[in-house]
Amino acid sequence: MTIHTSMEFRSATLLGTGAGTGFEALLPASPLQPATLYSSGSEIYAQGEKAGDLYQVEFGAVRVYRLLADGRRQISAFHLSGEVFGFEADKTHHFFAEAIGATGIRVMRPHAGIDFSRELLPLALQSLVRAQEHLLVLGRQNAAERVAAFLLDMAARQGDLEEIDLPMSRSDIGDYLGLTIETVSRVFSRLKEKGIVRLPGLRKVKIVRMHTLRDMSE
Amino acid sequence: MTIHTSMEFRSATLLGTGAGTGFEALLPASPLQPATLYSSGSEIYAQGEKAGDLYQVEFGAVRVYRLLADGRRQISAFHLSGEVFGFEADKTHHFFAEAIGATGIRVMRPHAGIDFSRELLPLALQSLVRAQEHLLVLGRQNAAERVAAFLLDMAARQGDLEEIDLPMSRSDIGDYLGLTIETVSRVFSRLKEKGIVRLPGLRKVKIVRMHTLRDMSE
DNA sequence: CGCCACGTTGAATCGGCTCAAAACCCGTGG
DNA sequence: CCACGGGTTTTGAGCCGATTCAACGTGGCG
Repeated sequence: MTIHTSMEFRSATLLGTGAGTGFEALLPASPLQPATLYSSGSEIYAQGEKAGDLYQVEFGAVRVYRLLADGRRQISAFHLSGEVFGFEADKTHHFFAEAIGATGIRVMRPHAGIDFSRELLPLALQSLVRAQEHLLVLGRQNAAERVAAFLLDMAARQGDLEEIDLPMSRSDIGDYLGLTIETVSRVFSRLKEKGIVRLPGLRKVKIVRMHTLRDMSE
Repeated sequence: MTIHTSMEFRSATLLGTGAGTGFEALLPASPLQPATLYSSGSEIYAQGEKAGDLYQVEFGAVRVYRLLADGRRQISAFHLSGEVFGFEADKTHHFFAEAIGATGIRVMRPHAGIDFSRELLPLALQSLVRAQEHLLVLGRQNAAERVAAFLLDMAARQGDLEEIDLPMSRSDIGDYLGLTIETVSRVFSRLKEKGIVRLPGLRKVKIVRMHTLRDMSE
């Protein structure tokens, strides 16, 4: 279940998108910090495991989720290049984290220095605000509004380019938005029919009428 | 709209439930820190206002929420006695906070000291985990499961007493759980019929079969 | 005592789900 | 180069749970 290949890199080659986030201070002293390659679907950590480390996405994407006893899944967040995840309130993971497609992850083991919390707090707060916005979507928006909000969020996190990559499957999107894959698919089709988006590939979306999407998500 | 009465207290008289949370360090130096009384429904802060201060509930309860353009409301959290709220990622409030019933609030203006982040991070992380658990409820649970999870959460935060107080209205509960008041009411009635809870008052719930509720919320 | 906001209950509607089948994409091998 | 195969996505039909709309009950307070 947890086939995860490990692979060493020279950080200089890989840093790229990860640089400039201002968290280099958290990295261990070595300037050649190795990263790990996770193959598609492999587990980064599991619910119940000991927590403490943080993770930064080098490339690829990650889904963080919980399961109910009967298998229902709620993805609480996706993490893209450069983003840091793995925060927990206590020393145990309450969620699962898996790679979406081949993904490079840098592990950061923060030694509890003085700067530690000062660096982390803004990141934790950003995650908090994201989660709270997501609550509004899940609690009070219909299927079309949810998908619109999702596309706008993904676009914003990819620099507001009109053509965005969706590394995740329809099933992932459904489990993120609290919808079934069929409903997600139907909304995508309707957005295409109405000329609001184009779908040049299964995992590519070109946003044609950004403002219409914004109106939809209110 | 923002009728909010202000009233001075001697902190020694009021601290009570607020003590022992370990955040006295954040309070200004004065040992007689005044608290403020907010009347039922009055606004503590509004979306768009400048943020920065934190707030600790002395007594009463607070709802934190966002609105959609058409008036739909999502309550992202309730805060009870002793709890700290008001975190934001940037220097602007993205949510509204209102008193539920008469509520005493202690304002904490943390001067950006070294300890600041170290004290705040665990609080922020607790809020984050709560929000993420809430996502699972809103995204993947049905009406009965949502109400069960809500009652268990409220019970846990009131020391796992069998008789719990619900300071908030059915409308607040609905807007917290992503349901209508009618659905909330129907679920309460069915829980009562089945002998899982008793409803000795409109805002009191006696949990008779805790384990059944736990099974329901999975 | 009577008012009025809040809460409960009922009937009909509707949005998203379930179940089912067809279409599509893409890697593989002939 | 094309045919094959398996997984993902799309589309369709019918169903069901939560909502909407409406009426009635209730309890808290002046």
